[in-house]
Amino acid sequence: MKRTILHVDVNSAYLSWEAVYALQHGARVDLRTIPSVVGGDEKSRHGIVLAKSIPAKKFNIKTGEVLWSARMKCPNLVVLPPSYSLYIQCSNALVNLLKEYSPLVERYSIDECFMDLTGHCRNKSFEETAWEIKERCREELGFTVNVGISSNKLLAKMASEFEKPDKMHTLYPHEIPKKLWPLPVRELFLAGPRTIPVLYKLNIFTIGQLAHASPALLKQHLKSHGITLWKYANGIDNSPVTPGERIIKGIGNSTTTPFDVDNKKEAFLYLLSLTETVAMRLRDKGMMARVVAVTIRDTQLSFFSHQRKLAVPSNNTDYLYNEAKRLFTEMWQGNPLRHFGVHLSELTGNEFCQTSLFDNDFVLRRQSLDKSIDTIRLSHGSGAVIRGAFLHSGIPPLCGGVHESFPNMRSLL
DNA sequence: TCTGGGGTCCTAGGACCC
DNA sequence: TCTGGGGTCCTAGGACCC
Repeated sequence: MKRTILHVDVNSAYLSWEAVYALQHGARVDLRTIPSVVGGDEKSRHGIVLAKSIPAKKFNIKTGEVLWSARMKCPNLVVLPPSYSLYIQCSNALVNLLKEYSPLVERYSIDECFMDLTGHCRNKSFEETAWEIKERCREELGFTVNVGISSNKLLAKMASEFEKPDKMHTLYPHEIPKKLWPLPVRELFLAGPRTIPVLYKLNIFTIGQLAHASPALLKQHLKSHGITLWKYANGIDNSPVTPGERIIKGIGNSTTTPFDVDNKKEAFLYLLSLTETVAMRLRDKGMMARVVAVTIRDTQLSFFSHQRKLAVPSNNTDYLYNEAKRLFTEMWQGNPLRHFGVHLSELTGNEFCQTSLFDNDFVLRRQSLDKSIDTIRLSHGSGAVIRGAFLHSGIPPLCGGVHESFPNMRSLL
């Protein structure tokens, strides 16, 4: 059946939301009209550009760029720290507005939604509805969006990338040769920095050239990814719009340390700090994890990871932390480190832990300790209970973590 | 001057089994 | 002085997204 899919993308999301908030609180200047960025804290080595205004873009400032480099390009650059709870509120407001038009709204990321409008346009054309959504975002919510319209998610998403900001674009299948094929191939969804040089070597520079390339040749050079890209270049995508909470596959927390870590004691504190957060999130979801992974990054920025499947799934902080310590010790060669991560996967429900299989004193006591700590942190703030080891260590007792309702993201359609 | 943090999926190679 | 081959599980690392 022919579908009508919209992709709604907030223009310069974090920056727009900061601008709206500032204006609502008495600011005279609209941050969107001056060179400005949202960026992390440079002193703690988190200093990269997370979002930029359109005037900042004119200075060739790029998302992901380090802040000192952005400042070189534009000495008067205004830099704001991120405020994620504000972004979540703005994101929710957008989702709620979209749900007035169709129940089939999928939050793809904090600032992007897909919606299936098929059969949900009362007395209006799809374009009129899309236009109305765009206008209402600007007028009622205060920030602008781009809306892409087509018959599948891929094409709708490509359409919303066309001219910005505050624009609506269609990219129906019959418009592919004219609107999609002339674009540089690097603008295609999933054509990333590793794939592009491979395509260039095959003399593929536009999406049209990719669309007309041999799928067998692409598969030979890019494996299954080559076939996916060929389909996308031809506008082929049947993925459904999936509303509601996503089934989570794994959760992890990681952090870049403000200083290089060269000893086991500090490394263990970071692992504990990260495990505290990630285990708390796991318990909050009522889940257990079967696999623990530790990742580290050294000062040369090389990544290393080590993981192990547990004999029995767990959500106990101490148990998971002990495994993380073992994994770290087995992996670490002694080189100075600047980044740590703890990741849990193969998640299952925690119904099992109630059964007699785990019904021994030791396990039960540890579980009830976790539960008490979670309860206190919930009612008195996350800093209400911290481990003594962190005192005077200079290391935060709870590292990383996402807001309760931070939307999960996907990397595929 | 120096590169975040949250995810998902894919692939290759080794271990192991029959 | 011979060592097949298919299947599954596990791990490390890579690629991509916002």
